[in-house]
Amino acid sequence: MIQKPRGTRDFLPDEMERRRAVEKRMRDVARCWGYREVCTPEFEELELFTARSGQGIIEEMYVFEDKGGRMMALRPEITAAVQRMYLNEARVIPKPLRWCYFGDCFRYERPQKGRYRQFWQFGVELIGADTPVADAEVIMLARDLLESSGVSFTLHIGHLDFMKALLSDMDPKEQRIVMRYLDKKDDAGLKGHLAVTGRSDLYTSLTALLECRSLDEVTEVTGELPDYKRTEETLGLLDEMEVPYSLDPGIARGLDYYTGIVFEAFADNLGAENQILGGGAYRLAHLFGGDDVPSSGFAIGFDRVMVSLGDTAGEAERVVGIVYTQEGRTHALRVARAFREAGLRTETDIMGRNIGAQITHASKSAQFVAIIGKREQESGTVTLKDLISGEQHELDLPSAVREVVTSGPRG
RNA sequence: GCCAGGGUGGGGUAGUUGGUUAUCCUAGGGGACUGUGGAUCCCCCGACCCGGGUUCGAGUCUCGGCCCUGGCCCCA
Repeated sequence: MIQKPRGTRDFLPDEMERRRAVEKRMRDVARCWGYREVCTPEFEELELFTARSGQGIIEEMYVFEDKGGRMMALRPEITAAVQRMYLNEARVIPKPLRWCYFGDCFRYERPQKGRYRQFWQFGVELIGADTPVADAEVIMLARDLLESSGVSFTLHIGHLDFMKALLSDMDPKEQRIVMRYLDKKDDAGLKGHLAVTGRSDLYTSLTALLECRSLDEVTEVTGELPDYKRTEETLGLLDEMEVPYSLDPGIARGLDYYTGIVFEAFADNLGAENQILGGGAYRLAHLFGGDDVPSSGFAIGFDRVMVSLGDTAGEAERVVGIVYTQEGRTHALRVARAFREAGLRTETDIMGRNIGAQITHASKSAQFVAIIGKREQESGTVTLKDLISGEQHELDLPSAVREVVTSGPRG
């Protein structure tokens, strides 16, 4: 039998409904912040992602040649595509642009809990704003989005300047290597690397930096920071708005296009794959041949959020089963239509079963059955049976619909 | 790519030192049953992940692969 590809998943209706419910809450939050949804292709020219996505992501991309000989890639993330879209379509729209997206991405990785080869990201991009309030807005939105989903998380905020201030006399490539060690909190690796490259003098200050939990502590280690006032203002705004976060100078981020403030969120109840959000301020457009535009944004690992939430059932949907005899069929179909027009999920028998078997079947998913036979057809009524209490009575159609609608969702 | 632990009907399981037709529950289908059968009774469907090896005989032992779970790595 053919199996699904490794690292992919099938979603049955129950799970799909849970996912859609969380997705909807996130969309609503983004909308309330003024972030409107966009959509970009699932595959792009390979070059879009090789420009600056970071070596790790390039190695795990799904790459293919199309029939015209073009090198293409399934998108491993969406930010680069949104920036391309901005340059192609939206340069003249008044800034700032507030966009959000929800889509699947592909990375060829070893699957494990919370890590799949096809996975979904909910993300936002704020394009064309370069202010402390913009940085704060994106982080506040990140907080609201995660809270709306119901996950329990902690938010860490850093700034690439913290590390760069100490590494300013290194070339950028070397900086990245050292920052990677710091990001991983690989103390032994860091020490070894600094020794090999003859920069052991930096070890004390770098490890001290990782211990810092406030901006003042950071500047004691790094000295003057170019963005100090701005960072202070951003963090001040977050404090005033009571956003819970911890300052973490050790954040370097895996993608190479970040330029300023960076942040990550971790689910409290996940194991190795517990990062559920990552983002920051970045500049990417110049790499694609456009005018540069300051931007910031983040992506939420939607599947990890769902893993973190677990199997907690959403609200049970109200379902009505229409149960009928042959003599009542026409009336039954009209009754079904009335329930559907009221927005209720309504299922009728299509198996030619008798009344009892129909009730048996309906009871597996429905809370109510409307029983329609010769008698109801002739009188134009509905016998409504509450499958939970077992009570039933005969009503006119509008009353029956009203009774189900006002019953509220239940088990 | 590396390490560890796993894989028995759709789901959950039993399977002794290798030994009949692989256990049980549940789900699914059919029938009895034509206005309450959410029931009951009967019947059916359906599995040892794949491929080598050892053996008279493999679900069981062994090797390789695939897949799952967790960890490394990387990242969302």
